[in-house]
Amino acid sequence: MRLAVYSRFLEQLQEQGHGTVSSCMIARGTGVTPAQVRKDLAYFGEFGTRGVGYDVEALSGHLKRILGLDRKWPTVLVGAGKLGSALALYEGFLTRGFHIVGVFDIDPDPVGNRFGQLDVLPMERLEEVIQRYGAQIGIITVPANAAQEVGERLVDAGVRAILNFSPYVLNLPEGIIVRHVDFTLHLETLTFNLVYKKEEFKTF
Amino acid sequence: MRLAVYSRFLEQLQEQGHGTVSSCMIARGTGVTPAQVRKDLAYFGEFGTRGVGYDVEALSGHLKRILGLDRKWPTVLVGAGKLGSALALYEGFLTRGFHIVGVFDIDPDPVGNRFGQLDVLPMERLEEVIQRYGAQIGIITVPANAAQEVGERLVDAGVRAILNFSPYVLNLPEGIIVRHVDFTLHLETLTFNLVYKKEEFKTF
DNA sequence: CTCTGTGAACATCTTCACAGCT
DNA sequence: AGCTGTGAAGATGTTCACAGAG
Repeated sequence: MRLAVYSRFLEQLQEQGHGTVSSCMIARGTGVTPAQVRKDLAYFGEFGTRGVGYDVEALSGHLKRILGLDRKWPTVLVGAGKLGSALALYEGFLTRGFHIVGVFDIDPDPVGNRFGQLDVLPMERLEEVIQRYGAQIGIITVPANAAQEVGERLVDAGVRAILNFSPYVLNLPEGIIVRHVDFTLHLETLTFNLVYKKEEFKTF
Repeated sequence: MRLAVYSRFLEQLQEQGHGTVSSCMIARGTGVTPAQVRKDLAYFGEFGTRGVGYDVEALSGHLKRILGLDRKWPTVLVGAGKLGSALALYEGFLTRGFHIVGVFDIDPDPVGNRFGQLDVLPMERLEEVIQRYGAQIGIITVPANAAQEVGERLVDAGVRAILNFSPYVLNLPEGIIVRHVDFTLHLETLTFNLVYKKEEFKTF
């Protein structure tokens, strides 16, 4: 996760024309400690030069290769509701190499709608599209009760990594990489911290 | 975070009419180990009975109180774009006690649009609404370049916890609780794992 | 016999502090 | 002097394994 944050920060620096950067600067810009930054980067090789710092462009390139962002990732999105459409139209994905090659929905209502350059396709065509584009990444934005079935179909069709926005904990085979993004869960960590802030637990 | 996951799982069990539940069941349903579940719960008190398990209803209540979900949380949302509107209309927030009391946008275009029962309000009224409802939670769904300013205004007006969906690392005073939800960052951890899966690092 | 609660062992993550390069 | 890379120390998080309650 931190590598991805560094990567984005480096891109910012590149745009601003910085030539080199120190671990302290990266630390301040990303909210971690300088030692942490150095440890993280050193784990993958010696990218810096002592006494000077890191070359912004070189380091940015290294990070992108490490994160797998030096290639295009065909991605499918299932669930064309409000959230699905927001994600399908989000330019941030494209600029980082994530190409949405298909948006799917069971509900025939949004099918046929155009999201940017994409049609919403019926679920029947899911497997076909995944295989045609070799999509390894799937994004799930369907309601909780449909999430497990969608996850299984994605995996069976060849998807190996899933970003799950539904409020349901997916149960998928070992080896499939799943990240669960659940908004209410995040809000609940906020309220937890608000409640325990002034009380006995100073840890939080 | 895990507490929030347990809490939701417990609610599912309650709906299905289960009377008691063991740490093993919770573990299977939430993707953690049984020992972890017990440690987590025991940290806040002795909620179970040995040889039997946990009373579903009692434990669910305890978790909600621990997470601060036994009260209503007035919440403001800034940024009425695609994502903002998806979140404003998300019923999942309401059922867990998060009441969105105001949706705001600089762009006069969506101002006046109705999101469910809510009007989109101009930014000028931000402070007024926060203070009127005593909102302590803010959700940011504005572009990166506006995020920092919005964050500062929220904090100045009394907000103490922020859920940030913009691709920008907020820099706010100590004591303000910030959770950063960045979709591309999550996707990048997926690609990182995809790339390093078959290679030298067996850790991932 | 089942299942919780928990100290002790283990593993992982983070910070410190300094050697070594520029 | 300035800054990286890194072993050692410290902190935190997780699992084990078993005592004890029902």
